[in-house]
Amino acid sequence: MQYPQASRIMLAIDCCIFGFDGDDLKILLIKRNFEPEAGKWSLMGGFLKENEDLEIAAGRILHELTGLNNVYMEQLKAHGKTDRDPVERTVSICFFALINIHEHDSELARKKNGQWFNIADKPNLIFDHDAMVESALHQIRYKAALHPIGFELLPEKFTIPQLQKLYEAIYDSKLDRRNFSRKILSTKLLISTGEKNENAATNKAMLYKLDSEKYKSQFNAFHYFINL
Amino acid sequence: MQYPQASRIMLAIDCCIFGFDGDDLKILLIKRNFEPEAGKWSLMGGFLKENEDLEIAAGRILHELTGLNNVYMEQLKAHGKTDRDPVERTVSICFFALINIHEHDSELARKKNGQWFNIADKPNLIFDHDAMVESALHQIRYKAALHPIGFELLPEKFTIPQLQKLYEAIYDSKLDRRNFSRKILSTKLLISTGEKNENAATNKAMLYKLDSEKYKSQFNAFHYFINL
DNA sequence: TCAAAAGTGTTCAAGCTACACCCATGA
DNA sequence: TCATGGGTGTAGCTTGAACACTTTTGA
Repeated sequence: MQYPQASRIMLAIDCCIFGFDGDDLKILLIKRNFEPEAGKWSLMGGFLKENEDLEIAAGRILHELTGLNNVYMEQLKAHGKTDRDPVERTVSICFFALINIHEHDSELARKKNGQWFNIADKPNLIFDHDAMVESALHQIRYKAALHPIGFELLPEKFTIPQLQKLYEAIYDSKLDRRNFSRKILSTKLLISTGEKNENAATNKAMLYKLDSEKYKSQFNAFHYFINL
Repeated sequence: MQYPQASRIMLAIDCCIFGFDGDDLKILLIKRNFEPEAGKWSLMGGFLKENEDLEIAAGRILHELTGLNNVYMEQLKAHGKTDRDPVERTVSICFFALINIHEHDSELARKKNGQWFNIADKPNLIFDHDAMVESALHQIRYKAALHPIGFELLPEKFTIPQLQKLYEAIYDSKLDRRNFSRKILSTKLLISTGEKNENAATNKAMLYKLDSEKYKSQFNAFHYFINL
C-alpha cells in the first residue's frame, strides 16, 4: 500500500562535527573527490536509506568519518530550498555532533579526505552548508549557555581552566577566571579526581570529571553557564 | 541528472497550530475523514510538493485550514522512524504556528473538520503526532521564557493581565501580578495606547501594543520573561 | 458600599561583577 | 627568584521574590 498522489524526494543527512583541541573550536570537513563540486569542501553527509531511522543514519554517517559511536548528536533544521542541490531536488536534515577530538580515528578521517579547521578559518562550503554550520554554531552557543553540552567536547578528566578555554572558544570572548570557577563548581556537576594535570606548564590544576548521575538527571535543567 | 544510488522517500509536513482564547492555550486538530485512521484526530498536514520550499509548504498547509497568511511559524524536528506511518515510509517535518485565534476563518476550519482543544483536553492523535505536540509545547515553553513569541497569540491591542493569563496558560502555573507587570514593562517592548479595555468586568486595564521596531530588532535578544 | 481587578511601592535575600591576594611550579 | 598560571575571598551593586496598600468600576 502506498500514497498515490505526492512525489518522493531525495533525503540527505549532513553532519556538523565539532571538536576542541584545547585552544580552538574546530569543525571536521571533507574535501569532495566526487561530483558535483568535486575538489571543494563540504560537511560530511549521506543519503537516508529506505529502512533506516534518521538518528541511526546520522550516527552511521558520523561513524564513517570518525570511527566513533555513542556520540552526542542533536538534530537541527531540515533545509529544503528547491534549488539547494544542483543535481536533483534534495531535502537535507542537518545534525551536529560534539566529539572528543582525541578519541576519533584520525587515520580513517584522513582516508576519507577529512580535515579539521578552526571555526575562524573555515573555507566556504558547497550548496547551503555554510548556512548549516552557522545554524549549528548558533544552536551550540544557545544551548551551551544553559545546558552542560560543552563537556561532550572534553576528555573524561579535565581541569576548570580547560573548560573555561572551551567556553571562551565557543563564545569568542574572555571570561573572568575566578567567577567562572565559582559558577561551574556551584552546579555541583563536577567531582574532583584528586589528581593534578601533569601536562601543565607551571602550577598544575586539579582534574575533575563529570558526576554522571547528576549530569544525566540535570541535563535539561537550567544552569546559566553564560549570561547571554 | 539524478543521484543514482539512494531511494526517494515521502516527505510530509505536519503543523501544530496554537491559539489562546483568553483563558486557555488551545490547539487546532482535524478529525480525519480519509484513510488511514479515518475518524481519529490528527494534526493538520500534507505532503511536500516537487517544486515547493519547506516553509512555503508549511504556510500552504496552515492556510488550507485557517485561511491565514504571514503567521509566526517555526520548524521543529523531522520525525523519521521507519514504521511511523503504516501506509508507507514517510518522514515528517513538524512545524508549529502561533495564531491570533480570533482572526482565523472558523467557517473554513469547520468545513475541514477542524476543532480547537484545550491542551489539557487534547485527545490521543494518530501516528506519532502526540510526540510532535509534546515537542512543540516544549519548544514554546522554552522559547517563550526567553523571547517575545507569546505576543503572536494575542490581538494587536492587549492588556498586561491578558498577557499574564497567557503566560500562566503556557506554563500552567500562577505568576505574581505585580512582579509580572514590572518585568514586562521593563523590556520596553510595549507602548501604551492610552485606551482602556472596555470589556473588563470591574477596573478597566490599560491596552498596550507592541513597539514593532523594538520587537523586531530585539526578537533574538534575551528577555527572561520567565525564570525556568 | 462592597467585591473584584488593576496599578504602584518596599523590603530582603541571592547572585553577579569586579576586583585583590596568596600559592605552586619550572625555568 | 621570578614569571606564569591556579585557587580562594570579599565589597558593592543589581535583580527577583514576597509582600501591602490604593484606586477604579459595576452590581
